[in-house]
Amino acid sequence: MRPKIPSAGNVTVLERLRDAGLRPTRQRLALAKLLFARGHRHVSAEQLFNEAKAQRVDVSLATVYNALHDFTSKDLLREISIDSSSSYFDTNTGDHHHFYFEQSGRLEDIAAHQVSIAALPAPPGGAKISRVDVIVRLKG
Amino acid sequence: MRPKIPSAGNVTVLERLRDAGLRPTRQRLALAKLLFARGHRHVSAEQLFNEAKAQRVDVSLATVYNALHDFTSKDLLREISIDSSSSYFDTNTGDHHHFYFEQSGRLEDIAAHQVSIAALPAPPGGAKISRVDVIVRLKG
DNA sequence: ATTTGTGCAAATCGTTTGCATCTGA
DNA sequence: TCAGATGCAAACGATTTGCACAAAT
Repeated sequence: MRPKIPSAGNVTVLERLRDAGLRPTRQRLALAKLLFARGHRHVSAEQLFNEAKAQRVDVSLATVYNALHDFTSKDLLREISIDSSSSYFDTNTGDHHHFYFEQSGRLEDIAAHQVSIAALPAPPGGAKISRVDVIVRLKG
Repeated sequence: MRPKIPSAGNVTVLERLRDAGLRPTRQRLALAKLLFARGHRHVSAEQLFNEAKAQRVDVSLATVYNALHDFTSKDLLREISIDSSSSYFDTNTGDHHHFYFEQSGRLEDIAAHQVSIAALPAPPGGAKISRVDVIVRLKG
């Protein structure tokens, strides 16, 4: 059920890192594969660290943090702070919003076109909007 | 420019605590006064702690955290996590949203009626919406 | 060769907790 | 009286940092 050419996924990820101006080191490549191999994901540093360990990818937690921040600064990821206890990194960097399951801490994307904000007051002091986040908090 | 009866503010705050089922102790009263005396505010635990110190109100940081959480659980405050580094507590517990000044970390309220969300997808799994937060992040 | 990452362990920061002591009803 | 609060210092968990070593260009 998996592609027969195991390096196919690598090539894309490798190019993505290069294009972003990030050296494709063994660790970054492995982490990027975990992050971008399949559809969009929301991961914490700890989660990614554990996934890496599970796949016997040798990375330190500090390197996971470094990679996540490097990726974020190059717009390969978006950082989300919903719960003050820890940050999530979202592989979907496009315009979209989130459902947040309060009890489990899980996040789910809401496509931008599914939410329409009909009115917004002008930012005070003529400030520019960097982005608008809509978080729909769910009880269940 | 101030009311002539200095205890007037106290009485209200005292009642507010009592009504919420919280013992109006010296510390809670002092903190509540700092929080609710004038219009709506967004404060961090550290900020409130410093204000208290500045006014020679003797409270420990742990008590500030306790009080903030007690107030939050009784709906006198709302907790906001925007920046993973620390939490803010908002004295406005009604339906409203926020401007967030990324550089300064300051928050400003947006009245609920100034934002209209025209469409929202149904929550997955029939979950109930606990609330919808709109955060408008500002560059400047 | 040089620059850029990486690993590790120690440091930091916000927040929470345990427990002995106080205080409000 | 006595349940509920407080203070303090120690414990915590997430994140960061400093520095010697390793790998990429």
